[in-house]
Amino acid sequence: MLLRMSSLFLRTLRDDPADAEVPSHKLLVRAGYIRRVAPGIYSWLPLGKIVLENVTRIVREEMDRMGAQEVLFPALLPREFYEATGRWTEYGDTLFRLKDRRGADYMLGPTHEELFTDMVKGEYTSYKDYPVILYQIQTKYRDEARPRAGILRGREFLMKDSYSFDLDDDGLKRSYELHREAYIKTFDRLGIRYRICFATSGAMGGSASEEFLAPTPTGEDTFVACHSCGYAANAEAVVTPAPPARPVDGLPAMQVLDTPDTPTIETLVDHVNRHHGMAITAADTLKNIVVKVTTPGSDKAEVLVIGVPGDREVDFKRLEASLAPGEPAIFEAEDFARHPGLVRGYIGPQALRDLGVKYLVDPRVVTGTSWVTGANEPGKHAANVVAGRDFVPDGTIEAAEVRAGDACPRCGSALSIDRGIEIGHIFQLGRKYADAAQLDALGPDGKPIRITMGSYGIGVSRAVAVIAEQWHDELGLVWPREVAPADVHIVGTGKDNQVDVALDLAREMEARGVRVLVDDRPGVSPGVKFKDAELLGVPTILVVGRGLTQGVVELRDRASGTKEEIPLAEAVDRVAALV
RNA sequence: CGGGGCGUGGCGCAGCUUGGUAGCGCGCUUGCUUUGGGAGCAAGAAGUCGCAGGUUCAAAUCCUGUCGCCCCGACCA
Repeated sequence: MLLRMSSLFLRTLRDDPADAEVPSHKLLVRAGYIRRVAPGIYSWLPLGKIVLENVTRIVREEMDRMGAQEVLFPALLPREFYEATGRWTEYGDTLFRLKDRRGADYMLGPTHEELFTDMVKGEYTSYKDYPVILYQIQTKYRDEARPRAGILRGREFLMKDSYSFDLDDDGLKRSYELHREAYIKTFDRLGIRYRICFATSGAMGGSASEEFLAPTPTGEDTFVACHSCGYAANAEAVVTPAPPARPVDGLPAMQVLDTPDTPTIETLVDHVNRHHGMAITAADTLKNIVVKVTTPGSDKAEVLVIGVPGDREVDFKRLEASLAPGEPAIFEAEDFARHPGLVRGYIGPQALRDLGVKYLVDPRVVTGTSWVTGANEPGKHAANVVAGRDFVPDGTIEAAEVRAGDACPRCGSALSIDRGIEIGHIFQLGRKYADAAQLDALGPDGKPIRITMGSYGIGVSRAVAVIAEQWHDELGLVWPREVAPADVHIVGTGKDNQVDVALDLAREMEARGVRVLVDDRPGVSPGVKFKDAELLGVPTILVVGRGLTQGVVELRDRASGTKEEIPLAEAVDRVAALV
């Protein structure tokens, strides 16, 4: 491959685009890799297209190596497929919907479970056919409420999705492990730094689930990691270790305190310490928040009270993940008006059982723990309220916020907390879609076997942005070699025969299988060419300039910035040895 | 959907308060000079000032409406 900048369709920008916030977005636009055409929708220019193809190729190679087989479904899909699984309505506004000339409903596929399932059902009928893994690399469409960060979160994006079809749970586990290994190889080759995190399966249903999160300051996901045992989990999936239960015998009796004007934890702690001779902190109080939970397909809302230690906020994302598919909503003033037993700001669990309200607590609230909490009367709180004696929760729930320093559920060490971008997700889907499609294989005994599925995704276009996000410096992009648009960027600085020599070198290297980008633009000053080379981010830069009169050229490493003068005659060998 | 900001040549921005000739930088074209860190000089091309309506002798500027975009929070590769 030989690209000449004198004719390459490329214009670099000196200024950051006004609509870009994150480094990958700014740099990919400035370096002329992508251009915006609509919110969350981007075009790929020649260099960007090459990088995207490189990423695609690596993903494809690792999928093929694993034994998966590539197919391709249409992006334009009729409504029927998504009717059967209920997702035509469930997907809501995120689905791009359209009608054909006859008024029939169509959609742009946000994901393709139904199509894969249907295809397998149409072709395979015997247990001898299984297992099978199919994948595609397809443009997906989601009408995101808020696309952002350029290509990191678009409404149109390229995704690899694969599905495994197995006869039993052991087979599913094997297919899952195959994907896990393939993903590790893929992301390693892409040069992406990542953590494999336990995840919730979310709206898709299913059980075991892990996310590949690439740590970046601009990430949208929060995850915890334990540096002593290696545990890592999406914040939504973090399990809170429960302390051992304690005996309730001998604990002081519950005591109701007058606590006027103490609707918040802060005012409460201050008041009881000042007026009741206590020495408590927010962590000694039990905060009870009320939510109403609706289940999709039902219009009735269940009232639910959640108890968390008073020094912690409720993390709504974690709460939602815990209640899925139920959807929690804030309990508003008018809701309180309808439930006079629930006294806003002074709710205590002691009364909930009589009110018939379900009560779930943070796992830290175990039998024998003693709390200061509401007394279900305005201006009154109760102290020495003991779990297992004065109230008995209906269960536990992961809803409290996670903090750096919290105990690792596996080994007890302190957890760290970071942000990351989801670049891959693997999970054991189970039989949800197979049930919907009645996907069975005929077993050896002549009886049908319900197929169990796994679902696995990689954000291909997102991966390009993530690499840019992780591999750049103040000068520009710094591509890992395998995804870079070229192996070497030869700069002919422009005087005398320098450009001619640069072109000769370029042709020789091309003949040796090196992918070459050569700056042969006439009349462009050396400064401009150097800046562009640094912005574009090709891993190796070869400068053919003033040293030529002494028979030397300069070999630069973009990532480290190191420079070395080498004899012109050795240049081709040296560069060829790098690739 | 809630909150904040912005719409002016290809890109980044000023002008608006106090109505009157549409301006700056980058980029682009031509010529000369320059050639190891986003060159200099000179001459050019290029803008329905988001859209619609209103006020006015006169609107980028004031008023009303409307559309769009970006950023921060609830969804996901």
